[in-house]
Amino acid sequence: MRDAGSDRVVFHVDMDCFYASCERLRRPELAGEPLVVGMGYEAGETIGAVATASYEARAFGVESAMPISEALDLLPRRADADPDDPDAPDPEEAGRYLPVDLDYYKEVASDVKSVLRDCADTLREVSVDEAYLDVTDRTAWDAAGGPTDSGDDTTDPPPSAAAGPAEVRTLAEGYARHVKERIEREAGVPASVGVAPNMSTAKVASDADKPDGLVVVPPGEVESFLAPLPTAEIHGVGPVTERTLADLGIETAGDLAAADPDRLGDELGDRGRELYRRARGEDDREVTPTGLPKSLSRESSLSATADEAAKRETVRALAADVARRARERGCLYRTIGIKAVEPPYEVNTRARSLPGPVDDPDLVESTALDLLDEFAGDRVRKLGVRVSKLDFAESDQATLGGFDAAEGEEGGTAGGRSAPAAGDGGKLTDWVGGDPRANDGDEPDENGSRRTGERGDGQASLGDWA
DNA sequence: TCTGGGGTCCTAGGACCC
DNA sequence: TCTGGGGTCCTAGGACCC
Repeated sequence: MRDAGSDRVVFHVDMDCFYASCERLRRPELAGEPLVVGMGYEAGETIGAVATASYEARAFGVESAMPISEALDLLPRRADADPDDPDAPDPEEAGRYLPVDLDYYKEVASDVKSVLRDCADTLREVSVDEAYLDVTDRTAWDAAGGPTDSGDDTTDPPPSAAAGPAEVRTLAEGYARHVKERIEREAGVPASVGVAPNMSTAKVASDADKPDGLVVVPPGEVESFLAPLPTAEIHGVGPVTERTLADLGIETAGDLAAADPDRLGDELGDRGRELYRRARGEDDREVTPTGLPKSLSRESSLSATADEAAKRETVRALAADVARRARERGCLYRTIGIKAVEPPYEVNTRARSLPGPVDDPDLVESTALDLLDEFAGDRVRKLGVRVSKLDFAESDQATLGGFDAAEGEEGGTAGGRSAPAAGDGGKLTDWVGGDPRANDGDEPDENGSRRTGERGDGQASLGDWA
C-alpha cells in the first residue's frame, strides 16, 4: 500500500492488432492490405477462427473470434482472386489470410518487452500483446513546462497528436509518447497507450483511440472520462453482465457510478461492487509483476463424434502435451482434469486431485482417460486436458535436505516474484543459508505449516520425484 | 455470431474437522 | 444425539479476458 494521497501514474500498453502487425513486419508488402490471421487455419482451408484482423479487414466486417468461413464470406481470399475470371472475387475486394505463428510473435513481443522493462520499475505483462506499467517514479502528473522539462530531449513536442482537448500537457503524456515511439522504433510494431492514475482506467484509455492511440486521463478527470462510455467498455463487464445492468437501467459507466452499490451487490455479488468502484475510477490495485501460472491446459475441437477410439486418442495426445509442457516449465501438479464439450455447447469438467504434487505423464494420461469414461457414448465436439494446483518449488532442491517448507512464490500477493526458474539466484541462497521457516513464519498465512504436512504426504507416496 | 484455444477468478454445495 | 458455528478443501460450473 502506498500513501493514499499520492497519485500514481499507470500506463496500459496495448499492441494494435498485434499478430497482423507482426506479419507485416516481416512481410512489408502486406502493409495497407486487409489481413486476417487465423488460428487453427491452414492455407487454402476454411476452418479455424480469426485471431486478429487488420483494420483494413475490419472494414469488411471481419471480427476477432469469427469463424474463418464467415470471414471468407465477407472478405474473399486474395489468392482466389483473378481479374480475368468474372466469377472470381475482385482483387480490390479481397484480403490475405495467414495462419498464426505464435513463436514469431513472441520474438517480436520480447523486443517490445525490452523497451517496457527499460521504461518502468514495475511491469505486469497480461498477455503477449498487453502490459501495465507503473511509472510513478519515472514521471509525474505535473504540467510540462516546456520541451526541456521532460528530461527526455528526443521528444520535441509535435502539436498535439494526443486525443482529447488541447488542455495542459503533462509530463506523463510526454513520457508515454516517448515509450510509444520507442516501441515503434525498436520493435517495429505500433501500440496504443492509456495513461491514468490506476489500472482499470488506463486499460479503458488505451482502448479509447485505437489504433496508434495515446489517451491521457489525469487524476481529476477520471470520472468524467468514464461517464459517457457504455458499461461494456469497463474491464470485467461481459455480455451477461452488460445485460443484467441494462435490465437495471444502467447503460453507461456514469449510470453505474451513480447506482446504489448495495443493489449492485445484491444483483452481482462482489463483482457488482467492484464494477461500481471501477466505474467511479476507484481502483487501488497495485501493478504487480506477472506471477507463475495457476494451471496449464490444452484443448482441441473435433467434428462432433461419439467414437471412443477417436476420443481416447485425442485425450492421450492432449495429456502428453500438457505433461510435457509442465515438465519443461519445471512444475509439478496435484490436480488433473478434463473438459468435454457436448453439442450444442454444453461444457463439462471433471477433475481429480492427488495426495501430493507429481510430474508423471503416464498418470496424466490414465487419469484423463479415466475421467473421460463418464462421457462414454456421448458425442463431443471438443476435448481438453488440464493440470492445476501447480507447484513450482524446485523439486531437486526439495529432495536435497528436507527444505520442504520454504516457498517464496506461493500466493504472490505481497512479494510478487515473477522470475520463473532461472531468475532469482539470490533468493535461493537466502533461504538455503538461513532458517527455512523464517520467511513463511512472518506471514500470518496458513501456507507454511499446512504445506509442510502436505508435501510430506506427497513425497512419501511418490517414488518418481527428481 | 452456432463458437478456437489458453488462461483467471468467483461461487456454491458437500465432505470433513474441531 | 439433530444440534452450533467456523473453517478448509474439493469439485463443477460460470463469467470474463486476450
